[in-house]
Amino acid sequence: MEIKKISDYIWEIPATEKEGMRVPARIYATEKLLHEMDSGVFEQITNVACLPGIQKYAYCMPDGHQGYGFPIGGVAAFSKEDGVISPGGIGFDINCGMRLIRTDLTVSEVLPRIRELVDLLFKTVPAGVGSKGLMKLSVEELKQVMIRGVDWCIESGFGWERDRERIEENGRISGADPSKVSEKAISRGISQLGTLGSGNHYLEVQIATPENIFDKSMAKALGIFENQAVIMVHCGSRGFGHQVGSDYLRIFDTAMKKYGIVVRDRELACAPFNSPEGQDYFKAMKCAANMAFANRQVIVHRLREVFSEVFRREPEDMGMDIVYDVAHNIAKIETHEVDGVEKELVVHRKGSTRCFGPGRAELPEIYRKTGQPVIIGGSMETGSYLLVGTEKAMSETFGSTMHGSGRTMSRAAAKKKVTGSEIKKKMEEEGIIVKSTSMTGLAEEAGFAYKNISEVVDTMEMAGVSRKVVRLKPIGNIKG
DNA sequence: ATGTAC
Repeated sequence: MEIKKISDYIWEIPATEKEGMRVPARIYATEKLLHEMDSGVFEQITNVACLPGIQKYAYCMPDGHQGYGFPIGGVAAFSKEDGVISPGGIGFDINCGMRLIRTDLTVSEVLPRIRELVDLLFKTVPAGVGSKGLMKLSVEELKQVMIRGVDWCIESGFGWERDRERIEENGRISGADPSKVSEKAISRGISQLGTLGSGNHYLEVQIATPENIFDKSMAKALGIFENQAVIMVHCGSRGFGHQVGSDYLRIFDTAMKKYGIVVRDRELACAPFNSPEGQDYFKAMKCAANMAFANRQVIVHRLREVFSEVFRREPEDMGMDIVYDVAHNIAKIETHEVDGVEKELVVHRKGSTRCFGPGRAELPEIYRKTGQPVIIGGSMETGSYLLVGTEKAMSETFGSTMHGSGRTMSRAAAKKKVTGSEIKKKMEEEGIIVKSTSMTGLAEEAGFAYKNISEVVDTMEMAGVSRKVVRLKPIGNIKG
């Protein structure tokens, strides 16, 4: 496939490269990262470029790797009038996302208690495949979670009023309709609120060491200081969102025949955004997105309780505010400029993060000047990043950047190279206390199975799309 | 990612 170099960090596959491409594909990567990408990424991103109503470019971020239909690390915006919505462009784990909590605690206060913290967090936050929460919700309550997300949590005692504005969409996307969610999804979701899940989902205690703060004044504006302890939560909508995705993939299979949509890969199943099927999926997707925001909210409430127990102080007195909460797998209606005209678009981000620049109306007052905080999860061994969005992101990538490191190795390949207990031992030697429900899961998530997070983050920094604020080093990890 | 298959 012909790949044109646009700059040191942007590569383009022309629309002439494949029959049916409506727009070119653009890949953000260094030459090294580009060469490391699997060929499936190029096949998939050019398939996405063929979908009806796609605008400007089909994008792949530097953490891109092959996924279901669309690459993970993909961004695609479709016309609201004559474009489509596709579950493959959002991901099975709807609103899988990342939340960062700050504290007033320093490394010297937290380090002596880290084993105690990790043990208690592990006991308090259910993790692993099929994990069930400690809450008993009625169907009516789960429907309230679907409609009202974090608002339901705060009213039910799981959080603070001021948490709301520090979450994308205030933790509640309007237009969610539980009547569009199957009984099966409800029965799977009913016991899953407040649970971490498995795979790459985790809860991590991290440190902002002085050498890792890249922009001191920006860090201060986001509530970050030298040698501070912070907590990162990575999880999504569990089996609930997964079921919503599966249900609508089947519905879209027949809907495509009805609307005469032909796709290059069955995994690209989609429906016109304005069709009844497309609208139903969007309403169900919002239910799962609100459930995921609520899931992270309940987990954060629990971890505030754990910190309170260990440090014998109220969470408010330890400054345990949310820095921000971002969605990594979602579609949203957003206004962006296309060919000099403001248009409402259906922006699909799958393994990609919104990174709006300063001034956007969607940002809360506290971040209107800084730009949107962006939380990037690395592998459990190598650390994570807090970034901010830029003006350039708005004109270049529909206000989007990467979401994490991206895998370089399959789970099966990682398990062949190392055992879970070897990884656990190695991490302890590196100063990271880890506790997991699954030893094979630990092996699958080994740092070497992922791209170098700094290289990925630097790519988007050099491209001018997102700016580094701080790198966060893990000291304790709870993994599903 | 996922009651790792209907």
